[in-house]
Amino acid sequence: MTPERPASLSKSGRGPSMHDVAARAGVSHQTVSRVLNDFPGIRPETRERVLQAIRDLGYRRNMAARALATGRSEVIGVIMPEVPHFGPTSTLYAIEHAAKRVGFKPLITTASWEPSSMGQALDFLLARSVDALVVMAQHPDVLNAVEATTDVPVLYVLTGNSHAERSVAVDQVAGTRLALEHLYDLGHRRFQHITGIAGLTEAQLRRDTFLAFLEERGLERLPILEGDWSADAGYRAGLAVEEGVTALFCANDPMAMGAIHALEERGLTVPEDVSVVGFDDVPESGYAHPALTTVHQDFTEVGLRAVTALMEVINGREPGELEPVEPWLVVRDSTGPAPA
Amino acid sequence: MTPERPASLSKSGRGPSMHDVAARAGVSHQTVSRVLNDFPGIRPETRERVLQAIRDLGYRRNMAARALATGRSEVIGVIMPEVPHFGPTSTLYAIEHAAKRVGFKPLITTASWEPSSMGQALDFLLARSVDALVVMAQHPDVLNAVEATTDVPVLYVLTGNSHAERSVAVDQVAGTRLALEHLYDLGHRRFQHITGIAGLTEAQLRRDTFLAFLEERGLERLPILEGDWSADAGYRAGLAVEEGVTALFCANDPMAMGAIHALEERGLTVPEDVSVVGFDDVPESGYAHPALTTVHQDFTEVGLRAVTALMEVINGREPGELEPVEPWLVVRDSTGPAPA
DNA sequence: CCCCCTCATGTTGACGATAACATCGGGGCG
DNA sequence: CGCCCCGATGTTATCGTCAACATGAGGGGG
Repeated sequence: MTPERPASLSKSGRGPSMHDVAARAGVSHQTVSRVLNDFPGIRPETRERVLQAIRDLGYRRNMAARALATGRSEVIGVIMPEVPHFGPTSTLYAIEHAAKRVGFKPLITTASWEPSSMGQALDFLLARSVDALVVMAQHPDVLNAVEATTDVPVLYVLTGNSHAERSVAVDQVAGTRLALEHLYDLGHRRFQHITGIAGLTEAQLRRDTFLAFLEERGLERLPILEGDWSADAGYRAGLAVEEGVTALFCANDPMAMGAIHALEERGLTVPEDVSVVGFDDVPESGYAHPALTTVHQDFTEVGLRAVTALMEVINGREPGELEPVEPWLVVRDSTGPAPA
Repeated sequence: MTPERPASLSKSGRGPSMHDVAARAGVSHQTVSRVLNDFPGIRPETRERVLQAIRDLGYRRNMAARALATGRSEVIGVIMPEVPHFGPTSTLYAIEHAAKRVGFKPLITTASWEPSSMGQALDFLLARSVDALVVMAQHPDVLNAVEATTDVPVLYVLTGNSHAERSVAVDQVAGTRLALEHLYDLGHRRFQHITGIAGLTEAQLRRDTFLAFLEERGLERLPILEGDWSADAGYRAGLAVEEGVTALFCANDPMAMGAIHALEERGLTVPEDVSVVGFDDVPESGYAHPALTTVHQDFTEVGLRAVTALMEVINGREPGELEPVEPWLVVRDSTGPAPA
């Protein structure tokens, strides 16, 4: 029952091959291949003999050889940003889980959005004959860097919607509006915004939407506070929030936490003096002090849709329309009515 | 200069091969191989001609073929827990960065510690002929599941030290003692502990060390509060902290944040009434309320040592002694002198 | 009763690279 | 002047699998 350590193999070192299995089962290697690939028309008895030989020998398929013969590898290449932020990381896990269910695994590589870095990452993954590519396109330039290099199906993720043809993302505009409308409805009229890393698509979309919202409602446009996603930056920005501001929209939760820390150091209370909204709904945000009102992004859904769409393309079908994933607002204690 | 779309290749679909390059450069495919692999004794002029042909054709090596011929893939298999906690995730990024510098990429798969799950993950990775394996061994049973299945070098990570022969980890015992001694030195004598997920090595080590510490100092042993790493669980445990406890040691930062939230709801203040220490030093912990005293774990170093050691083994050298990575204590505002 | 067809299986040739061995001009040396 | 060796390159076999075609034993219909 337990795989015996194969005493002698056809060749040294490399573990048993189909030939070894075939010899042991008294069939041809092609029959072994057919059993392995679930071809119809194998006599049940033969199949059983082959499976037994496989078990006896502890045989494992050599996917390199298979990839060479078929041109497919059952691996999805994933290009990620180099810094472990919440969004990309969550999406990665989601992709892994979704891919696992269809027998694929992600091969990971990180890259900045510079063409040379992206180029290297692409070369590496394509050389491994990945069947598909997920590119976390934090920056619009990425799209140019990838385009037309290959005919492997490519899907962009985290583009914040509407940036590329083939892309899956949480609708950033909708999420930002949820946050801002919530604040507006509470009576707030003086807003400031702490941004994510300048230039990154999602940061840019949240910022643009923020400005558009001010415009639409005829609200005063105070200076934008530049952040970089980190709680540190949020803290520094929090120190720079203007007097009289009652509504602070932060581009992510860690910055919101940093900002709140700074505001309280300045003697302001949240939400009595200033209401703060974050973005992402990280697991801790419900236990921040005060519990954070924030925009929830369903990265699990993003990963799932990405993998589903790629499987469609791999199998030659046209993927359905790629809808943006809808975010929702989680109202907690960091927002309240505007002070009188 | 720019790679032209190859108009006609030797065969359809698959992109140019060494033969195509060789033909274009007017040499044999073996010479191309030698150029690609930096063999000595190629006339500079020939080398240049080959490189030019490669550029012209946009040639990319087929690693599947190379893996088949050489038995090596330049891929490291990584088995991770299924849930995206801070430690494993940080380590993954660290591994990716370290691996990239030596030309390797991680192939990721998640698994629980059940033998069947681990077995599947192993089969998958080994079938891809990974050159080495990093196993995040959150649970002691993992070690049995992996052992002796293969002769691929295996390194265990996050074992909390001393659990396996080949393992890299942050010294959990030392970290726990740093936290507890800090509290003790502040005058605290009534301790409670919120654990991580029961059974996981790191949670177990922190818990065991906590109990050992109480014993050594002759302190009263109050009930252990069972957690699961989540802020939620920390909150629930925080509600259950006994009256009169002044020192709360939490097995990670999110639980510490949850617990503080609960304590404050109960009208207790941190650190005046209760001092709280976390574990991990997640980037937000400096901006929690109050800023969290916590044990810093250097996962970057863990990843680096893991990859370095694996490269040694892959290249046939014996890796040096694997020292545990030393954690350090970051003292912030959530701890203070014991109340009188 | 023979032919043809089908099911179950075997045989041969890619796939794209590396490795081991073969070749082919020179140049140094006896 | 011929031999040997070496540096530069070409030729052939091999890795483990899949795909396409070949084979061969039965079974049904004319």
